[in-house]
Amino acid sequence: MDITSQADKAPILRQLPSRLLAQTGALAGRVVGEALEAAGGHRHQFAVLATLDAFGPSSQAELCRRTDLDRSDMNAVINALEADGSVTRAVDSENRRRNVVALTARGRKRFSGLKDTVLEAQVRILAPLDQSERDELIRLLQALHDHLAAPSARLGEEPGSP
Amino acid sequence: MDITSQADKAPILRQLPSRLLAQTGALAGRVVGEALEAAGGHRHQFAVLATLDAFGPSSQAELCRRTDLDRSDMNAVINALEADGSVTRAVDSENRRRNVVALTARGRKRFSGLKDTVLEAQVRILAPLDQSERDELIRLLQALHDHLAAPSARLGEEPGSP
DNA sequence: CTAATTTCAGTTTAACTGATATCA
DNA sequence: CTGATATCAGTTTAACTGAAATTA
Repeated sequence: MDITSQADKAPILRQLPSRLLAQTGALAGRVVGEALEAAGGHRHQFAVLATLDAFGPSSQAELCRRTDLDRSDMNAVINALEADGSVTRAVDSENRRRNVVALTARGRKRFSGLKDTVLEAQVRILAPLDQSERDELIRLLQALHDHLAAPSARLGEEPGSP
Repeated sequence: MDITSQADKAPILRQLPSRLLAQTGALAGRVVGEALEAAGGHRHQFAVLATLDAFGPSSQAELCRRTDLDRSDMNAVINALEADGSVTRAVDSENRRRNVVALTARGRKRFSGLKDTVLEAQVRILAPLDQSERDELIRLLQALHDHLAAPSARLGEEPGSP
């Protein structure tokens, strides 16, 4: 009797949505994080590469908004991606406050490799669910995420009041 | 156009289960954390109080196993709960390595108040889902959590091999 | 001797803050 | 002047690690 089973948890904790979300999210994040680390990458890098791949060259501030990364961490991430040749960083000639960050051919290859790593990790994470359950989970999580990411949803506010 | 909407996210990120889980979990955890803080509590305290309420007096090590808290953090949590009179801590006369941690009447009241706080936060978190969706979400998250909490699930292992 | 438990002291990492410089 | 952007330096917090002391 070494491994802690779920029957050892207080029912209220075992059923509490916020706790299930937070703990399952942490576990899933760790699976992906370890897979990315084994591939020499990082989840922030992956988010930035995916965003550049989807939207093309972008300023750092735009990448912050599209990845939810902090401006300060974004700077460090771009430093690392620039150092390994995955992106270029150049002052935007149309608005000299901005840097234009763009994928290189090497960056595209890097994204492709990390994407395989990340998708393979999803398969392991989702192993206990069938396809319709996976689709439903994604749908429910998107609804919750959109709700919680909206600034008005996180306080005890009445909906409708501006 | 100030608020970042989900349409600004790269589709692969927006649909990635691990990322949805991790981000939604972090957001939900923050809602509960802020509600508990406003009530003068903490999510670790809540987990320990709930476990004592469900299982009765327990050693710290047993509480660690039942809450997934680290032994070191558990010690700090019990220090705080003992200091405010919510629990008693006494050496176990049957096994003097152990402390017996037990709820006081004050601790039971404290748990009841924090439970109201936490349940009220769940209502806000789950607002966009109807009851059957909430039930389904809990079911799917429990399945994933049990899977990911099992030591064998987190590597690329074949199932069945010991 | 090995193993479980509690405790303390410390590390590591992620998330975040504040200040500064530059430019629209 | 205000506001957006990038950068740097630093704080805070959570999660974790290692070692010691005690007892089974």
